[in-house]
Amino acid sequence: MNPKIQLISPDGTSLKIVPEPTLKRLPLYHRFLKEWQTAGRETVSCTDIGLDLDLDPTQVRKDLESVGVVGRPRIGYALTNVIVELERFLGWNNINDAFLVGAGSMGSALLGYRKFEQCGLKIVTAFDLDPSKIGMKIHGKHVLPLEKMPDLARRMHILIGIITVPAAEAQAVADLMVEGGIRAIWNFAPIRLHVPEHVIAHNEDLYCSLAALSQKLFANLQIKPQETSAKARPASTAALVN
Amino acid sequence: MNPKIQLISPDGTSLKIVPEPTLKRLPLYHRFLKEWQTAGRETVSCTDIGLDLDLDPTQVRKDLESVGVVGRPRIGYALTNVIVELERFLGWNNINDAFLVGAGSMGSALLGYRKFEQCGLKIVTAFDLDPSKIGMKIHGKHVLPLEKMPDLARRMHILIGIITVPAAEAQAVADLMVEGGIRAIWNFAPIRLHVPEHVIAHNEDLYCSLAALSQKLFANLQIKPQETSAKARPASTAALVN
DNA sequence: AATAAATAGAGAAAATAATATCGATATATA
DNA sequence: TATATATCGATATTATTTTCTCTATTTATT
Repeated sequence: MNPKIQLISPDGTSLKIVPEPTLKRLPLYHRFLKEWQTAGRETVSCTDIGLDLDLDPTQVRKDLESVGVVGRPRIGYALTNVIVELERFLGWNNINDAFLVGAGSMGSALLGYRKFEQCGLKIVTAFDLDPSKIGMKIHGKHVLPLEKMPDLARRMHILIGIITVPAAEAQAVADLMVEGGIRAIWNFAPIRLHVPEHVIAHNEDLYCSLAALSQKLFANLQIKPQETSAKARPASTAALVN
Repeated sequence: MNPKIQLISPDGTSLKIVPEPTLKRLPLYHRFLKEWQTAGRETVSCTDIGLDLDLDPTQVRKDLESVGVVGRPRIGYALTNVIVELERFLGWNNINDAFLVGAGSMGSALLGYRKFEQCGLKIVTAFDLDPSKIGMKIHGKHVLPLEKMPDLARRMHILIGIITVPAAEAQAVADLMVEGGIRAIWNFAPIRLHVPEHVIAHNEDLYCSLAALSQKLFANLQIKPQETSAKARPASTAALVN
């Protein structure tokens, strides 16, 4: 319903509208630039980025414009400058603490993603209903009983909640999170959450993703049935952003 | 690059262009309709669906039109009919076997997702490089050595590969998959894969998703700082599709 | 039987996003 | 120094997706 979002940098200064597709591409740029930095490069052009990420250079330029970096004709952008600005823009400097509910397999997997912390997300504690899980430590994080979550969230000023429980329990958990003052929910359960307007619900719905994948597969199978050229880097148009 | 995809139903008959956003909404409809079916309903209107999923009824109607179902004015759609057509359209009747590479925590989590099979995806075997994992059974599925994967994939006519290895190894795994004749890769590693044109690469990039989430959170925090009305079902505009 | 209300269906319009074009500029090269 | 070239920056164009509008239809109601 609201594909563009009102964007305010975490520092509170720049107030801009950035399309969501752009937003989802920015981490790709960041990752690529970090690679180039490691490789010793000091400048980068939109063409370079577009070539590696299989994106139109013009689109890359527009995205970077949203971030506010400027480049120089014939030269490109100063690598470190873009990286710094991207991190600032994405709010990766100031870490957000988060609670995770559902210490199952998906929950455990996310608890192990150490790189989240480099992206401004620190999962501080996990919660679960299952008594057998409570008291465990998963990837160094405690598993506490779910009923303690809302109160703790409020006292610790937690703003981000991650839901990795079965679909049947997800809405109840979301309600608890809202009760605890959580403002953004990253939902991995295959269900559409209902949340108040002041709360963000971001759904990571693998089944929807799968549907897109299999349809693309079928389409592709019919279009190019026997094209088995093992060309390594053909700038594939099949690789879409999400 | 190619936001619309050429769509051919798994049965090979209907040849249609369906927007990807539509495609990603269809499983939501399916899920909701199954619920209503369980609840004993026999018909459903676009308004009903839109209300629950927080989508515009017109959009729902257009999406259903893509699937090819017809409704009756004043009545709506025949529930079972829509469900059947959705499943046919999404290819959930004919199961695709898939290989998963990377028996880490995310891989294990996916191996445990039993509902994938109801959506046409059956993960038949897992592969890993780590000798300590080889021979294990995870959620009932064998873990085999990675080097056997390409040959097995070719012999078993596997079309779908799932990558849950660390970023550094993902491209190599993808290359092996392509070698094994795999035509669609569901990639959970935070890296953009390079694949030949005849192969689909579908990236499930949690870091990109996270970036969108945190930006939305910041924007939302600034816009409605203190709005703590605990209204339960306010048809939140914050819940976006993906 | 007539009327009202809800809803599909079709097409137009608006919003959104991606791509193309062109001029300006800075560097490298002849 | 002059010229060619790569690249940014800005604008325009195109494509895509969503939303709106209006009509026709079907059932319920009076």
